[in-house]
Amino acid sequence: MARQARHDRQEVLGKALELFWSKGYHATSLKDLELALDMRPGSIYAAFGSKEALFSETLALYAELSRMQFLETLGAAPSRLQGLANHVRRLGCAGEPGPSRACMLVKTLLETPDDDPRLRVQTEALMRGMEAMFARAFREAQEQGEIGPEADPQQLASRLQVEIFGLRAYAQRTDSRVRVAQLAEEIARGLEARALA
Amino acid sequence: MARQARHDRQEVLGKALELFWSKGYHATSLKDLELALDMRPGSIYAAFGSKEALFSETLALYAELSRMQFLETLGAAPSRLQGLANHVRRLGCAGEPGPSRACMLVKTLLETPDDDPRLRVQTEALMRGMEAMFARAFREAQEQGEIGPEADPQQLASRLQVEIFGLRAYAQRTDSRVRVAQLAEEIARGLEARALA
DNA sequence: CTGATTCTTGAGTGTTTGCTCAAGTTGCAT
DNA sequence: ATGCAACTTGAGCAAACACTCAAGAATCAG
Repeated sequence: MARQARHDRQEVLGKALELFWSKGYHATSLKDLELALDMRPGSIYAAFGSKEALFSETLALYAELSRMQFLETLGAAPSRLQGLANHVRRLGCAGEPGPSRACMLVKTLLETPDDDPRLRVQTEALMRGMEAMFARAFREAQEQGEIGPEADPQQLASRLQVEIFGLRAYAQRTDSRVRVAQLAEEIARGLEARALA
Repeated sequence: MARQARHDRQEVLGKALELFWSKGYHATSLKDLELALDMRPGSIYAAFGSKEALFSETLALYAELSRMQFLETLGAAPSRLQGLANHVRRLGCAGEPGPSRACMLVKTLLETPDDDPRLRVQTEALMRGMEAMFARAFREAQEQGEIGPEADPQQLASRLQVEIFGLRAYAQRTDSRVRVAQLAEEIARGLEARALA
């Protein structure tokens, strides 16, 4: 046995997440990271290997936190459809400020070239994972008779992801604050309106 | 009089647009521009002043082209609501490949920090302009009795912009091609469904 | 042709980038 | 204490960055 690390890895990843989420991958320099993490380059590279690898871990953490937040909202709701609607409401609510209003996965997708093999593949995989969770919730709603048997859960999930991507990109505008909650409410009601009478 | 420029300015801006649109502002280097524009750094700076200024002109050109495309679609349609719906269908259609499937304004918005005074302000202004055009089309649809008098054209415009932002961000995924047209169709039908019987 | 004017060139500016590594520090087992 | 393994440090690397400018090339009027 020997000396243990000065920093808690999860804590460091949290700080990196805040930075990367707000500034994006390209615009975040190692100088920025050194300052935010209070670590010197050598430590950063010993712990994570490269800027891209650190970003990659950070992105995975983001997706995991998002997943947990969704499942929490879903579990607290009286029904699946209600849970999905409340998830949208929560995203539209400016209550939790966070480093950025936009989705980090979308930010990464849009600043990653089509032919970049690594970050792009990971980002899309995480998006598919999110969409699959939505699809599962819709399928369960269907099994419980909340929505009709003719509906396609996968299609509904894609549609919901489109609306969430759009809402959160729109929310990134500095002049959109007042409208975002209303838009989220509208989207949420659109979901609830799919319920059978 | 003296020597005239070797390059047509509009043509050069078109090439810069293609590059910036596909790679984004940060990820595009002057080396990339030199190659794409077939110009040496001196000429680029003599003609445009800075990388940011060139990007700014490019962004304005993008917005203008988008505006024209929208108005064209709107003019060709039998009604305002139909025109709006067809605009969405056109965005979902993979017919025109373009440098990127995502909206350049959204890409720029998401890679621009909140406190960047220049590009951010311009981007948001161009977005407001687009949204205002949507609002105008909805208002005219209302005046012509296509949609009920209780509807709020501005609200409908915001909602449409959210859906377009989302659709085009979703379309940036390499694995979304097949679903995008169907999603666009769904959004378009949602618009048409607002028509009074 | 000449001269004037404008445009183009590309080597070179200083700065910043992501990253390395030899040296130093720390905390544990013995 | 002592040795050692693990962690931290920060000066420094080559490459890339946005950008400049003196010099040359091109095109006009006369």
